Amino acid sequence: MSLKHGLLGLLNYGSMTGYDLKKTFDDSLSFFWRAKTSQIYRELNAMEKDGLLSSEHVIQTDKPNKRLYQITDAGQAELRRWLANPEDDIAAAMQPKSAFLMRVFFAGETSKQDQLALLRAYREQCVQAGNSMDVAYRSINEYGETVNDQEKSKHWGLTALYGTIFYQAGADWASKAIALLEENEEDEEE
Amino acid sequence: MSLKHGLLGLLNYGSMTGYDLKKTFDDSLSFFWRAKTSQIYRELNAMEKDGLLSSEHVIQTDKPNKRLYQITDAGQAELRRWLANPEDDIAAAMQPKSAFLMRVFFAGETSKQDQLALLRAYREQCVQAGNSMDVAYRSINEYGETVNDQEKSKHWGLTALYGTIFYQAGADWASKAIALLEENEEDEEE
DNA sequence: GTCATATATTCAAATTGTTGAATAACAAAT
DNA sequence: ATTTGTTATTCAACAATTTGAATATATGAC
Repeated sequence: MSLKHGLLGLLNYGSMTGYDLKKTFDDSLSFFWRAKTSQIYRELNAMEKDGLLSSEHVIQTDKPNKRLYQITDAGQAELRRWLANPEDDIAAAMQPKSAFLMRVFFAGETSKQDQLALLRAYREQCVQAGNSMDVAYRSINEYGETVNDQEKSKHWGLTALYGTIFYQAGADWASKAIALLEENEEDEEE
Repeated sequence: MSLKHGLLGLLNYGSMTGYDLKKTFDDSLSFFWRAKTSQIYRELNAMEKDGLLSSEHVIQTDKPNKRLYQITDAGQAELRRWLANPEDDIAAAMQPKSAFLMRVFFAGETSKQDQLALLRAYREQCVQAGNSMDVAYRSINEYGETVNDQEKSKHWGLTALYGTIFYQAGADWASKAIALLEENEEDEEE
């Protein structure tokens, strides 16, 4: 249900259209959450029906008309209620779901070359993702310095820091795993 | 779709019932994948219809009767096909979905105490999960030594090693995040 | 004898997420 | 004029997952 609360969180900063929200998700939250356009519009509809949002039709001459959403009192209450009850999400964070690790688990059914290729590809992707996260991290910090909402940008920075550490850990794990597999390559061939 | 391939992977080791599969998931794959009983039985049905599995009704006197599933040639082919195409799952592994990080992102709306409580709870859970993963890791390795399927148990061990590293990284991140928040507690009060 | 536990399976409803196409207004450039 | 890009939204079908209850047989303990 976190798409709902992500939308509430963003609309709590200020009114936006579905289109704006989609872009903000892509720009700022995409490291840990992604949503399709169609999903966002569907959710906004449901949330307005539930009284968490209200909307007004804004007529524009230079661009297509749009529907501007704003958070209601009920929406702010729901946002606060959600923020006050993090237990389940912390517990869920301990239980990742990873098709990649399922592949590792069953990789004994593939050739040694394929096993190593799997781990090397993973490591390479981690390194790449880590590099782009560093860029994001710096731009968030710069933004927080120029604009004066350091309080908010601090938390945005923490999520980016999580990314850097997460990818670094992934790359480290892959390196160890590769070393462990190569260790035994001496004894048993293929 | 990885539930399907998890089931194929386990049935490739030997025939099992839905009940056995559920237990094996809980015992061995639960760090990175969990499935409800109802989901497993439904999937087994669909897979048999698709010709990936066959089943026989086994009559028991000491226990309730059961349906024993075995993988077909088509099922083994599908398992190999899946193992040979890991690209999408590697890419997906770079894109975690985390309601917890969404909370961190919006934690600026909560009090300093709540922000710190969130991070401390997360860190504590990481430490606990890490400890239980170490236990799992040791038991997998012991199992691989007594039984002679070191090749399989090696990959199982790699997923457990991922767990240890993942939780350690989570705890490290939380410590850094807490330090960063406490840093500024001196200047701005509450 | 009944209560807890392990074994074993099924069903229904709701939620959530994905895929992909379709539509449409306007701007800017060629 | 026509294409390309940005802004802006909607719909339909499907796939995956969760929730939770319900059912049933057998064993062993008290």
